[in-house]
Amino acid sequence: MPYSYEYPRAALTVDCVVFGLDDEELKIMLIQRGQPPFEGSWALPGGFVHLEETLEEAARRELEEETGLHKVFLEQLYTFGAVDRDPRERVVSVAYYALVKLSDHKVQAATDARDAAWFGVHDVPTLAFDHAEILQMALDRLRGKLRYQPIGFELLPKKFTLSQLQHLYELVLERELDKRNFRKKVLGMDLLIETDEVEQDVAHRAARLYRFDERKYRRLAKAGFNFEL
Amino acid sequence: MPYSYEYPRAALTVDCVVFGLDDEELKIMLIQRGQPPFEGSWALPGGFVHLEETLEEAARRELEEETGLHKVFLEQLYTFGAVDRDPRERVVSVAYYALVKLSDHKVQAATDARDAAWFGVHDVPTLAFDHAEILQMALDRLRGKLRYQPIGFELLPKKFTLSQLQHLYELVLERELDKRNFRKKVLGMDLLIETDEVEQDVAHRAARLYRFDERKYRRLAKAGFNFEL
DNA sequence: ATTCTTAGTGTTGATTTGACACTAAGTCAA
DNA sequence: TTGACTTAGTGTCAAATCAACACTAAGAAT
Repeated sequence: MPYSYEYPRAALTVDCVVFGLDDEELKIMLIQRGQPPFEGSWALPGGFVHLEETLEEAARRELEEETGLHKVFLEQLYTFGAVDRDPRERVVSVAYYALVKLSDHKVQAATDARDAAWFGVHDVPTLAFDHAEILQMALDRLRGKLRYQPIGFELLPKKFTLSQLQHLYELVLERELDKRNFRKKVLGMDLLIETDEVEQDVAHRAARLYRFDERKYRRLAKAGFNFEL
Repeated sequence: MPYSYEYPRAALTVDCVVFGLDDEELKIMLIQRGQPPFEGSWALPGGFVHLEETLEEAARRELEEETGLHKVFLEQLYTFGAVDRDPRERVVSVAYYALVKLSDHKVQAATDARDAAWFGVHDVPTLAFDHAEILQMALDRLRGKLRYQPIGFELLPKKFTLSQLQHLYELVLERELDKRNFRKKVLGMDLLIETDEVEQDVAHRAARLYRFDERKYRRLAKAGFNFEL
């Protein structure tokens, strides 16, 4: 036991709530634990923070290691420090939430990990530790954030239709939105670039594809703009 | 060195940004460091997390020990984990922000601590560690939160005038508000109880005193209400 | 050619917002 | 005791925003 300190120290971990958007549902990625405690239970991907990496770096590393995901949208959520949240010893966990374009990553999640899987947010099994609480908070945060920041694009492919975008908002916010009002508002923000492409292989009129103008968004966000939907 | 671990561990601390409302300014409490590193510098109150206390308990304990403040509004802000934020070793700090009724606590801060003092948020000295960054984030958060949650009452005495409340909003949001519109909106939320008292010892017409209806707020907040100002 | 499905598009009434100025009450000083 | 001073307290209107609402257009499938 080579690392000694004058006072006892909590272990420090990161946990990630990874959201992805299926055609039909908002999903989160879970991994099945291979060791005790909670062996066999599903849990959020995560692990110990190394001394030479920041918290966010730790979260990204664990995400890559355990789920193959990388270059995703990632933001700190909350830090969980209940004394007994881990039965072994004191563990404080900094939780992050991630938004991934499922369309890009579908393959990996399927091949990579026999112990990683996507679950619909309304169909999540019992989770290890206090991960249910973390998940709940992540959902609340995602909903809150979506209302006033154009964060939803992170869940869609680079090019998407307005209907997809609306569908995403409806899934996350759990209420129906009026198509015309939604389009009016979202186009009015002036952050979408109309491409000259339309969706392919659909059995009906094909919708126009749009891109999110991330540069413009960054500029305006820095200037303290508001993007309430 | 009695505490040994298989892998190296970061030290875990809490830091608190304590806001108080002077008649003229929004203030924060700082303490002057007595030891290196940054000896003599001003810093946010804070300290190490003990193993048998939650993060919030640690924050409250440190607050009480270092500044004499207790039973204040306290909420987690963000966790700071840059690798070099402390020159000695890896230290991860969970930051909280607190809102205190300066009117209640003025005495204590004056007597208690020769090394604790209030500074106007626009007149803060150079801070130790990354505390300037923490402060900035706390300010942003306070501003953001004030817009859609009736959190400002935590900075005022139990009974206050509408002008005081407006003044507080103006100080925090850093813009002037229209008196009539402000009163309309704030009374319209229906969270203020008109008392039968008026302010005392003022050299002009005395204003009515109001109380914040915390019970009602809690009920409505739980029901998912919105209190955008 | 007909049917089916989703894309795409404007108007209107209701509500909310923001700008704006005067009277009321009380203290103070001459 | 009166007049001056200071802050409390109050309503209207025009502009902007929001929410409700239904039809035509395009393309695929039969």
